[in-house]
This record gives sequence, structure tokens and C-alpha cells, in this order.
Amino acid sequence: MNVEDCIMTDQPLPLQRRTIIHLMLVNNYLGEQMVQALKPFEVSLQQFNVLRILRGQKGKPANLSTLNDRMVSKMSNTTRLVDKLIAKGLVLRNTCPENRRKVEIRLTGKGMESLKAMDRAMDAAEKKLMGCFTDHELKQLNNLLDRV
Amino acid sequence: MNVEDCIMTDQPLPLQRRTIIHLMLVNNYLGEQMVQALKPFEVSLQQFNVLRILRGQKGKPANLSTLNDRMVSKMSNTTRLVDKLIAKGLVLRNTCPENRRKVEIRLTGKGMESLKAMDRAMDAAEKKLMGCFTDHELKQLNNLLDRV
DNA sequence: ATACAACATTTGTATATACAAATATAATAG
DNA sequence: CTATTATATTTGTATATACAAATGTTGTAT
Repeated sequence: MNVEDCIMTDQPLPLQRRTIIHLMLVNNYLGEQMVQALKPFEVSLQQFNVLRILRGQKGKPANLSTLNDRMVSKMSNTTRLVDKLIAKGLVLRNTCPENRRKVEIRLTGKGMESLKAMDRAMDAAEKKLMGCFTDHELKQLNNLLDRV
Repeated sequence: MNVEDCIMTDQPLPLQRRTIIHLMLVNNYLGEQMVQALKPFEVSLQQFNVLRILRGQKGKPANLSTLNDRMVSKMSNTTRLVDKLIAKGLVLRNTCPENRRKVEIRLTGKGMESLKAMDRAMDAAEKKLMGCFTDHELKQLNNLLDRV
């Protein structure tokens, strides 16, 4: 992915700026590819993220703020995101009996099944997108990113 | 920026997945910081990007498809983005006399002045965000990103 | 010249996101 | 026990984005 080609510029970019733009371009591309991989399942990347977090709870329900904490892209609007998943029958929401301010969200059977299918698509996408790197390079990249 | 802390997980992530998430987290952070830097000028990152592209034209007007080609995040909706900039008095739009399908967009004096002020804010943000890297590391990072 | 395809932009519409304010519940201080 | 503050979620609203269809213009083949 060449920066200058992507944004069709001829003038050279300062290194710091080029790096930021590079990160953004790569990220846009990764996002697009993953959204595409999820298209057949009619869920957004954010919705997929929530489903995966719920599975990580291993049966223990999550409340909204837990979801928000664990999401890759935090958003103010997790309520409405969960609304969508409920409408699709993938999750359930009940008010928490111990603390009626909170809410308990959990995967349905259908949610768990759908998620398994999505996993296969996403694992393939991951492999396709990151397959260009050796393990050593992945570690190197992660180390660099840790510094930000 | 530690991935596991950001998404508050204890279970270890496969390296490829971790890298993708890492890139997304870094990108979210970079975006937030740059949006913040632009807040005082009341323009979005996309709008700033268009202004900078227009300056790169060195007086030669740009049409919509040129803008779209050169934007970091391409969008279907450059028309409305330009509408906003016109409303702020930062750019002008005329239909191109040689080809009346096309449109000629150029910076106004006010646009050029505002852009200079934004530059200072954005240069500072760039330095702050990328200051954690040496030149060698920046090159290394760029080389890795080129592979995607 | 006329019809048809290609091009450049604009518009419509549905969905997504950001941010602030509102609601409901629980915890705490007096 | 009441008022106040803090917590958790929901709602309102404005703005942004994605995608498809519509509009207006130009180029081309007959």
C-alpha cells in the first residue's frame, strides 16, 4: 500500500505526516475488508465486536458499560447498537435484578450459532489481511504501535 | 498503547488479530487527537484534508473527482462536504467552462488564511503523536505498512 | 442530426455516530 | 427518613456517512 499512489500526490510528505496518513489508509482498508466479510451476515463490525465480547463473558451476562469498556471503538450509543442485535434475535437484554440501573445482555443460541459462522469469515479475512507479515514482523509492528 | 488494557481483556489474542486491533486502536486515537486539534477552527478532519488538497493545487482549481482521488478517506459525498466549506467562506465552486459537467473548486483568501492557522495546530499534533518514534522507527513502520 | 453510452456531479434516503440532556435507580450525608 | 450526589442507561438532535438513483452534459456511432 503506497501512500503517494493512494492519495495521488507527487510532492513528498514529511515522514511523521506520511506515517499518520499511512496508518489511516491501512486502517480504512482493513475496515472495508472486514465489513465486506461481515456483509453476508448483515452485521456491522461494531455489532460483531459486541457479539464476540458477549461470548468472551462465557455465559456471564454483560452490562452496557462493560461492553463499552471492551469495544475497540468506544461509542456513546451502545444502547441502540444492542437494540439492533435484539431485533435480529442475536442477544437478549434484561434489567439486572440486583441493581435495577444496570442491564444484563447475553447471547442467544441463535447469536452463538451466527457468531460461529462469522468467525470463519473473519478468521479468513484476518489471515488474508495479515498474511503478508511473518510472526516476527507482526511482533515488530505491535512493538512499534505500543509506543503511541 | 497496550491492546489488552484498551479493550480490557485478560485472554491472550492471536497475533494477527491483535495486530489488526492494535492498528484500529492507534488509528482511533490519532483521529481523535487530530479532530481535537481542529475543533477551534470548526472544521472536520475531512474538511481540513480537502483544504490542504486545494492548496496543493497551487491556484489551479480542483474538480470533485480530483478531490475524491486525493482524499485519505474517500467518500461518496464530496459535494456536501464542499457545501460546508462554501458555507464557511473557505472555498469557491463554479462550473467548469470547458466542460460543464465538471466543477471548479478553489480556496478563497479566507480559506488560505484559515488553513495556515490550522497547519500550526496540526503540525503540533503530528509532532506530539509521532514524537515517540525516531526517524529510523518511522521508516520501519512505513516499510511494514507498505506490505499491506 | 439522433440515439445511446459514458461521465461528473447532485440528490434522496437509510443508517451511523457524536454529544448533550433526560430518566431512573442506588448510595450517602445530615 | 429526606435531600443530594453518583451511577447506568436511554433518548433527542444534529451531523456524518454509505449507497443507489437521478440529473445534466459530453462523446460516439450510425
